[in-house]
Amino acid sequence: MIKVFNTMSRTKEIFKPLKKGEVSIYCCGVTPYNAPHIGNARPFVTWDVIRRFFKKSGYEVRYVQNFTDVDDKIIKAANEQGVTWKEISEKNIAAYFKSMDALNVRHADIYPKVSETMEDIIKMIQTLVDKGFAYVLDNGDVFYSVEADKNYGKLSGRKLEDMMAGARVEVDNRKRHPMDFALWKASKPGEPSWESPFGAGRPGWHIECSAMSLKYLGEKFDFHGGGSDLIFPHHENEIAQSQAAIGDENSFAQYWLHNGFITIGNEKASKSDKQMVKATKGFFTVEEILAKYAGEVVRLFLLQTHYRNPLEFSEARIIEAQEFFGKLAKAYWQLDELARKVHAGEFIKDTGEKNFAITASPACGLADLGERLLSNFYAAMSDDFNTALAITYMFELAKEIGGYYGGFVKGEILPVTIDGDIILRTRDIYMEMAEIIGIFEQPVPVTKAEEKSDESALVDSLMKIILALRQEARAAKNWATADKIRDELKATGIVVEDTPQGATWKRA
RNA sequence: GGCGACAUAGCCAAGUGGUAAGGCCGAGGUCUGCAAAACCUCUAUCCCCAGUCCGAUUCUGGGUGUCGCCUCCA
Repeated sequence: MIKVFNTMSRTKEIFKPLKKGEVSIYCCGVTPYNAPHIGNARPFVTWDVIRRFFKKSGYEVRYVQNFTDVDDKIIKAANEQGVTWKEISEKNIAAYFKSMDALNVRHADIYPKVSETMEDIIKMIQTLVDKGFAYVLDNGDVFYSVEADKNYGKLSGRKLEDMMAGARVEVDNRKRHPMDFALWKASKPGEPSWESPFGAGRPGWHIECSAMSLKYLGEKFDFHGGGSDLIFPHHENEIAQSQAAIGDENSFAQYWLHNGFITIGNEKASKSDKQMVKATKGFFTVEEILAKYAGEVVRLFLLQTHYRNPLEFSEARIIEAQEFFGKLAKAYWQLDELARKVHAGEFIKDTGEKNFAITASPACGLADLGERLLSNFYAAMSDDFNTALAITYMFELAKEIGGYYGGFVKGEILPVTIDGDIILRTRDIYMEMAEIIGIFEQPVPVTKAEEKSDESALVDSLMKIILALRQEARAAKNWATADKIRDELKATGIVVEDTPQGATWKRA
């Protein structure tokens, strides 16, 4: 049973798919007028996890995410830079993919674009005009009439009269009602335009998502998502248009999920806020952050808070996430090493028969805990996709693995007592969690020196010589020399740690 | 002016009608030549007031505060 918080009802509801075993999702994508910033990334990472979870839970998932590639801001950027709107959108769509790929966001099944859905958009506007929900002005502008729609405002809980008083509503005398919004904008000089029954022009904001979701997911689909700033007016207007055009107030999305904002300095991260972009000093777009921190670390940072809560972004937080990630990575390597030994036949493999040694094996505890934590993990994810909680279960398993591995290395756990099947099962559980969270898909950073496969052979052999010399000094109790070597290596960014198994080193 | 969300330890963050997970930091300890790492232990009556209840941090009402939306915004 999966529960989700539906913005429409403002309560957690039990999810019932429209079609058994299938989930259809529409998530509002970006308007590619510049590179995505950290706030943009949140909904896509969130939905990526949701999709992974549904898939692991046995659902067939169909996920559609649009690009609003015809838009005022894109046209403005094109005119300013002296290039075409197409060049601007293509450049930023490429930037979007580059950033999202680094964050392990799997691609959507379909990425519709406004410029490629024009026929459907025009058809929908025509339907709205025909049904009396929209009106065409002399100049070719088409507006949606909110007064013609008795259900208008049901998602955001607003009444037309309430929004009037004190609101910053633009006054446009040509509109029948101030809240009416544009479905079609008549063409102006210097702007791209498409032919339509209302004259040359281009779509207004909102309509594209209605047309695209209808085209690719049908009249009814399960989820619609995006940032909570889209609740009004964007999603409200989408509902109005779609249900009016389809003629069924139960059509369109069944569940509305909205993620909270990323804040910086306790204010919503926004690229329209020049002050904020400036204050973050080149640490604002996903690309800028990725220059310094691994994508999987940024991803983990985003998922350590529940998606509906606000999330304060700062470098200190990213560093915390990085350390957390390091600990998870450590268990990954420990399991990897134990698994290799299992395959090399170093432990007991056959658990089929009653075996006293196996029953008494410390690995049995690991097995029970693993199954329990996996079950907890799924329970957390099933409760409105609580990644923050789920991740702590993965962390708990990582700690247990560390303890077990430590016992093995120290010789407290004898190889003959280790049940190889349990090791492999634990590894499967751990990786199953990782797969849903979406980490360990890129080269996992190693935490032990001897496993640093990416270090050059030269550095390795030099370090071997240096540490051997230092060991000689230590054997002679020449602490001054030993410490000097360690201190000077540290100054160059290499950390030496003495362990019972000898000295190890790693880059700081 | 309208609508909405949130308020949990120094910081971050889950959660429940029966006295609150986890992480970071800090303190103490084990280990160590020292250090690091690792491990162990310790650190909150859940914004305020009233109500419902045997019992509320969790429900209801009021208040205060913060943030967001009502213009573009993930």
